Amino acid sequence: MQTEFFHPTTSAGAYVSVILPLALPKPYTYSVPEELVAQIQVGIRVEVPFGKGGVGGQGKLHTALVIEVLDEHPGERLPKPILSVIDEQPIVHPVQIRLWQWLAEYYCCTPGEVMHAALPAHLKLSGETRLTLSPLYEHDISGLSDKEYLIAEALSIQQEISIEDVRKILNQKTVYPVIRKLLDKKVVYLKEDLKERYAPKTIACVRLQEPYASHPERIGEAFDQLNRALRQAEALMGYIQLSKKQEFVRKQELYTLAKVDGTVINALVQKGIFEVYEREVSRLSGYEDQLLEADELSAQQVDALQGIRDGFAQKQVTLLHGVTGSGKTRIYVELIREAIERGEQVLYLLPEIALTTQIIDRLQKIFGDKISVYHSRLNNNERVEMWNSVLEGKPVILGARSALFLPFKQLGLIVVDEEHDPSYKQNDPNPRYNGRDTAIFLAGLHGAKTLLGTATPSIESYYNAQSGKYGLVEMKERFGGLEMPEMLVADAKKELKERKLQSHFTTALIDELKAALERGEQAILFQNRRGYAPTYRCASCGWSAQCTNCDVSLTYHKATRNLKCHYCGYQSPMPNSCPDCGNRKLILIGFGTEKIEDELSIYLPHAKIGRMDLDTVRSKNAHSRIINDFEEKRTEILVGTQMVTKGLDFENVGVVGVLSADQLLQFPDFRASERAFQLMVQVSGRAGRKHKRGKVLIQTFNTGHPVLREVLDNDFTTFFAREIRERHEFKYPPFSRLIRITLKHKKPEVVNEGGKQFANFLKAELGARVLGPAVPGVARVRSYYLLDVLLKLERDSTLIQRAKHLIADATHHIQSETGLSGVRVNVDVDPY
DNA sequence: AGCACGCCGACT
DNA sequence: GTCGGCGTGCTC
Repeated sequence: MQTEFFHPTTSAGAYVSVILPLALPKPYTYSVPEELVAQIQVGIRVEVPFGKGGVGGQGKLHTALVIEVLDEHPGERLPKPILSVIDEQPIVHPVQIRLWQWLAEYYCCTPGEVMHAALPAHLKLSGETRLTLSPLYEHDISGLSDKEYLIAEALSIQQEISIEDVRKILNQKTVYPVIRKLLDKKVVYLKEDLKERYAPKTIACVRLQEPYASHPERIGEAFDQLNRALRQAEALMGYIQLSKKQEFVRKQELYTLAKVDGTVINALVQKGIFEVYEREVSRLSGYEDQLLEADELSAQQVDALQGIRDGFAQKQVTLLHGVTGSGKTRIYVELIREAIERGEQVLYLLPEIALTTQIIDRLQKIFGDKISVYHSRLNNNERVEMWNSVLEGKPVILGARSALFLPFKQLGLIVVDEEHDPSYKQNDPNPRYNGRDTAIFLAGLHGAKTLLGTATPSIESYYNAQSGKYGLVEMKERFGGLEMPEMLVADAKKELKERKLQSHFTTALIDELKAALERGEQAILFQNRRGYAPTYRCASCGWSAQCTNCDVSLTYHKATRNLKCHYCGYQSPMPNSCPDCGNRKLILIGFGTEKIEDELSIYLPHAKIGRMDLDTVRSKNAHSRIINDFEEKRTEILVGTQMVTKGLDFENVGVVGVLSADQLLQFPDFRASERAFQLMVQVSGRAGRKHKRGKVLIQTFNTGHPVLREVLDNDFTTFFAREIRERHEFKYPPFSRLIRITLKHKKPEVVNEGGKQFANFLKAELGARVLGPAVPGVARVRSYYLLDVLLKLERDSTLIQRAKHLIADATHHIQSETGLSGVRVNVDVDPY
């Protein structure tokens, strides 16, 4: 027992319990100097010294969040004092802290890891954070205090200094308040971590060239030039009409008004009449266009809306199951508007890649600057601005799952659109949370309602709806009486036998594509694998290129003539001959989007083909460019991965092709059928909008597969009934809960031993509920050998609680074993 | 997550 | 003889 040498001063509120944004198991206690006590509140940030290092080894600077104000400290040891109080007002509400605590417990991670995920980088400054001088600062020293001036001077000499340097320059411990003032005065900026600056959003606009711009009276001369070009004259007329009532004319607006396209505008540019320029628009400041009224509700939508209201009257969550094109967004708009009128905030969640300009524009046109968008491409300054705007009560946030962490005060409704989407689950860094489930919990904390929307409900959600836990509203018809697409299957096996199969394409598919192009329609081809070919193999000895860090074969990318690992990004040049036997005959096995794009041009030499997958959208703005090209019909066939199934509405798509249903169906996972069904139905939904019935063609070697039949019949009910029976029989979710623990180590022996002991420790109490250890499908990633232990638990909260404690115990157990302490343990609750 | 302390291999 | 590898343990 350690004795205290000093009695703690016991004035009220003299200690605080804080969370640091690090993977630490518990909160830490600091003392509060008397002069700061009055400023302390739960939810404000304080500057604390932590760990070794820093000036004089007194601990490195960190930003910590106060989660509790204490009268006494727990006793064993005298706390260090906090250095300063950063905020005047809480930046995190008590509900937020409760959410963090729930997340940490539910998903088996530390509160610090949740804090790290929740707060924008610039709200958690540390000693290493670097400062730069703002370009706007022009050595105007008026209004700067001595200390502020000192920092500004140091920065004009050195360009970049760390907060720790500031501490040295000022020769004082507390520097955050000074830095905060400098930030507020926009004298300094926080340096962005390598990440490129978010490109300002621009829109293409049209204006007149000289002399017409300054001499509108001479516009007649321009019209004279166009007496034989009717379309161009119309475009000019349209421009004049638009420019009368607005400051600038968007190219897009002109297209719609004058019913012209890019070629007409280009001709006018050539003739020296028009000029096209990019106009920057701010994302955060007010919306500049006129707001639009939403369309009339259809009878079906009116009913659904009423159904949702009724559902909400009794239940906290309602599932809206509406076929693609039934107009779910229109219903969200109505509910959002009602919530705003009640003075509540609304969170509209979408999977990251479904956050396309299409949906953003649509909602901005209706809600104007009442809505803000929060997604991964914002830079840190923009994230902080958004954080503050939510604190100030911004009514509507449209965002990806990380938007759940924004400091909502009065949340009245959360819409989880595309509820079934697997990317709601965060898989890699902790917290490994599911955005949909977290949304439901968060709504509960606020007493708010959650609306889950989708055309293809997840098995879990539909089960909850059927069993009465959630309300259920269905919309079975497309909006405006549009017919569901015609679903066809192309029998690849039969064509192969009859020697009609052309590479990866059935004649049926090629014929449909040709016909569509002849009709002036567009097509989308879905292939759930990127790259050129997943394997590259020696024809004589069977050698294939493997990643040096991961246990997977390298994918050949033709564009770069490279072999690439899709797990770690490792790249190597393509060998000319087999490194094992020297044989020069190396063959490509399988196919990805790149190969489809490539080979399609052989069978359809005149088609304009585009490709959308991770490789083509990675570079800045590429995503919107590809979508734009397709919208503007600069491409006729779009080949893509899952990306093409999300958030896109095109009006002219006559044919959708699924290149290999088998690849989807053969996935070795209990969710394979569910995923396959969802993907195929979602991609089908891209077919045939506006006026025309579309066609969907699914290629397969196994036409008899039950899931395929259900997709073709668009029969969710049968699919669900069959799937839920299987889940029940094999005790999979929703009839059980899964926790997957992954052990990692650089040496296979070590991870094997760790896995054995870990599983045995759990088996002692949980018995047959513990499965494994088993080598996962990809046995090695980034030079770490992996081993999985899976827990399949009955839906009993006491048992689950117990299991989570046991996992923590087992982790300590193996890590206290000599030689095993280097084993990394990842826990994934409800893995997807 | 950092960072220091500490114990074993290839360099002046 | 030392520099440095990363295994281990701690941070109010």
